[in-house]
Amino acid sequence: MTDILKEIVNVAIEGVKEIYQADISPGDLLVTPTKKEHKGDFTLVTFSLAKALRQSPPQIAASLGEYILQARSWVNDTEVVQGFLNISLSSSYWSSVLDEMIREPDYWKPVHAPEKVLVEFSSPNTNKPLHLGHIRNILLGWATYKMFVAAGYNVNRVQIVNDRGIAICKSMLSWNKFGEGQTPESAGMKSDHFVGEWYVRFEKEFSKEYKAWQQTAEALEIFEARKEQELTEEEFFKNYKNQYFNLYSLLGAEAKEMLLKWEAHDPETIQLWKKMNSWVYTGFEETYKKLGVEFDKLYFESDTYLLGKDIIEEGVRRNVFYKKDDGSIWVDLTSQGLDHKLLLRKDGTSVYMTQDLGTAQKRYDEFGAERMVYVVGDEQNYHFQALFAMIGAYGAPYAKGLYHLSYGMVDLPEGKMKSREGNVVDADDLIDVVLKEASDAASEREVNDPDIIRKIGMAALKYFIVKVDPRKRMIFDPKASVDLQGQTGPYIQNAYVRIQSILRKAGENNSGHDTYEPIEDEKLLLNMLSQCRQIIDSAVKEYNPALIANYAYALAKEYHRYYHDVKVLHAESEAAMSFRLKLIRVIGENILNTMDLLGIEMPDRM
RNA sequence: GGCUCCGUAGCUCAAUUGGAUAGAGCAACGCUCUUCUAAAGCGUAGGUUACUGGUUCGAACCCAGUCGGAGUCACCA
Repeated sequence: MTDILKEIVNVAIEGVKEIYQADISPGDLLVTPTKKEHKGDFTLVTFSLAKALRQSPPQIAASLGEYILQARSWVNDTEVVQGFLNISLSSSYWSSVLDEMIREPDYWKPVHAPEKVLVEFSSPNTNKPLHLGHIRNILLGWATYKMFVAAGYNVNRVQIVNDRGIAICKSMLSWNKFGEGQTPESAGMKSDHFVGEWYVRFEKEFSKEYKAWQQTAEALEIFEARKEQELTEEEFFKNYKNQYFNLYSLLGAEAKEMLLKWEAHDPETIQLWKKMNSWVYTGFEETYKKLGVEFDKLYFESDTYLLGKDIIEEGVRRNVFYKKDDGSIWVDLTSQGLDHKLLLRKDGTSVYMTQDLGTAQKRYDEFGAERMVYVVGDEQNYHFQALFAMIGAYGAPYAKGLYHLSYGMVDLPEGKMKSREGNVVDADDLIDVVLKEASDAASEREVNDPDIIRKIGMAALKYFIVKVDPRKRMIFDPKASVDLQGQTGPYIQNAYVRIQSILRKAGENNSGHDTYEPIEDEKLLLNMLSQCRQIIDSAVKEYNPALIANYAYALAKEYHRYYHDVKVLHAESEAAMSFRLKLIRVIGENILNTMDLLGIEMPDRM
């Protein structure tokens, strides 16, 4: 497929040489799609040439326009508006674009070397079910995977499951103490929610214990001794919670003891841990299935948390890392504007950095990935900066291919999600709500195929999240997310459905080889389609699926308008009908393909 | 407080990376179904792009400052 933007740049360079005897490089020129209010398909911006050519932008535009019109048969017309040269391409050019798209079904895919890429996403803790934040993470990870595959990369999906540590011990302890042998089955609950309940129960019991403690003489003594700042008693104890957990709490002591037992491989503890985690995994699996995602490999923190120590030893030997007098090991990242970072505690135990270092190496060994993408929230920006800097300092061969796909938190209209305040939006609940909404709307239209309803509901939810630039913090309004009208997933699905409906009625209608002169709307649609490859390329390069979401919407919107204005099956001529059938088929496939990159499915009717 | 990021219509988001008169959707108000599916289309209204200055042919975007918000600054993840 010819790259028309490049062609325009080429002919412009040629023209400059011819008219001004001057050499310019492609970088000096900007070609963009023409704004809707002006006539033309592409616009050449000439301001940047004025200085070098010693002429005013409008003059340059005028003479270049004349040259281009002469030099290329596919240019139909040019028009100068200030320093902008608007170029209209010929009808036959646009017809040939359509033919090419049919001949080359991959016209929309950017082409990259088949580099190996690893995408890590989801990566939940195993003490409670997935929530809204995970959904954003998962959708971003999935879309990244899909678009990298489309661009020709060889991609593997992984997650690291945080299956050990104090959090899961809290759930375990709580179930042990209060659970009375209940199981998800006996409680009639989805199994990850069941485990989450025990975590919540722990926090409740702990709060009770903490409140009671605050009345004791011991607590008041501590408060009096430490209130150097002007904190109220309430504020003080709010801040003191963690220290209380570690120093005084009975429940805290029990949870920590359980963690120690776990680390000592105590059989009973391990058995309990396995049981509760298996409940969680069964539940996660269900949720992933509903979201339509899967993974190639799971890493478990319980397997990897001891990794990285040999790398650190090696680093110390090579003077990349250093040992303090107390035996702890550090890295100095001040040369890169960062801090000193701890890598190994003085007692020789790992911190997260240690583990991440080891895991990266392990993945490189196992997959040989030249690029590793970590989909992780932006509260960990600093951590990843440090991690990558460290791996760079260490000189690992995969250092330059590391990327943190950082995304903003998801807020609710009433503010931040806080598990403490119990306003966390649960993933399964959310899915149920959108499906219910889709079902209600569908029944009004006498649609009751559950598979169609599922596709519509999930499209609404997914599109609502994935259309936002990942880097930006976003507000998730549950009411707006179930909307089926306007800039939504179902709106785009509807464009697709309308196309399928026409194609079904048309049957095998491939006659009409007469030449047909496409109208403006059709040129515009073809222009949009031909930009698809560029858009996806940008999405890949910027790790930004929202670009694809916005593209698909713009295309669907344009199509809806076209659908309203132009008849396909009752076209004015055979040639027109044949052309339009081809056009809408390509549009439908394009919508299907681009939305698939976002994990959004298309129904055939709705 | 140090560092990082953000601030665009009442609300949720765009803006082809410095280009034309800053665009969509929602909400509001009108209009269009005997039509290839109205989950649609058309129109009206809504803006000093937080503020001030600077850079230049040209700034929401770059620079400086101010104000407001978020994140982070753990031997947490």
